[in-house]
Amino acid sequence: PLLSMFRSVPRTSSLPPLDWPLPHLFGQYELKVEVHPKAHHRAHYETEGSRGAIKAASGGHPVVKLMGYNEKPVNLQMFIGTADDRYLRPHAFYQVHRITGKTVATASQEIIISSTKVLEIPLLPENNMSASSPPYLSCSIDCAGILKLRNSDIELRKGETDIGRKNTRVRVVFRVHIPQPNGKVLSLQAASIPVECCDRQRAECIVSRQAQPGVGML
DNA sequence: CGAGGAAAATTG
DNA sequence: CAATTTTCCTCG
Repeated sequence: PLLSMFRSVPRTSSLPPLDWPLPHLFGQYELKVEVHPKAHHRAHYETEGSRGAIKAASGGHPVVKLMGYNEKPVNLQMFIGTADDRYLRPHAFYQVHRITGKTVATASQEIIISSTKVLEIPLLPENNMSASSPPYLSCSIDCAGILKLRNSDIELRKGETDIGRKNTRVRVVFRVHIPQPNGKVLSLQAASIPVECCDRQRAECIVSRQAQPGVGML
């Protein structure tokens, strides 16, 4: 019954735009974020080096899971999206950044889709070959960092309506494109919990701050 | 190398 | 002038 909610997605050649609202569940397939990233992740600036991969609250790395599928390899896409009100779109102020090769157990490649950096990670069945009854593929995302772009830089861009100020929340968005036997491609999308990238430290921690000592000194 | 904290600069 | 952002420096 619920399946018919979504019309058939995709064509074979072109994938849906990044700002398309896609279902996370379609028929037997379900894409879900098994382990969510930390609610706070400090992004690094271009002027800084890499600050490392996104981590999960548990100390490990975020994990995505594709349920109901165990057939051929599929590409998992990942990008940084907005966390605010409206529906998901690529974030103008944050981009994914591939982490310097270290203990990255995940093969990945960066691609650019309409000025948004997207990480493509192959999901191989062999990776988690649990040929058991419940078929699924899961992948630990240990190769993705977040790059913060200067607000001023982005706001200079024409056509960009969003302002960077006070807009520091992002979501990690995952997509899979499952090739169907009928020649169609099924696209699923799942987003993580919102991640605060800026230090609200000053604002949130000083809630208990007392009244101002005095005004007008200086 | 990566993370955290803090200082300095900029913008509203 | 204060709020935020961005850069730097220090520490693990």
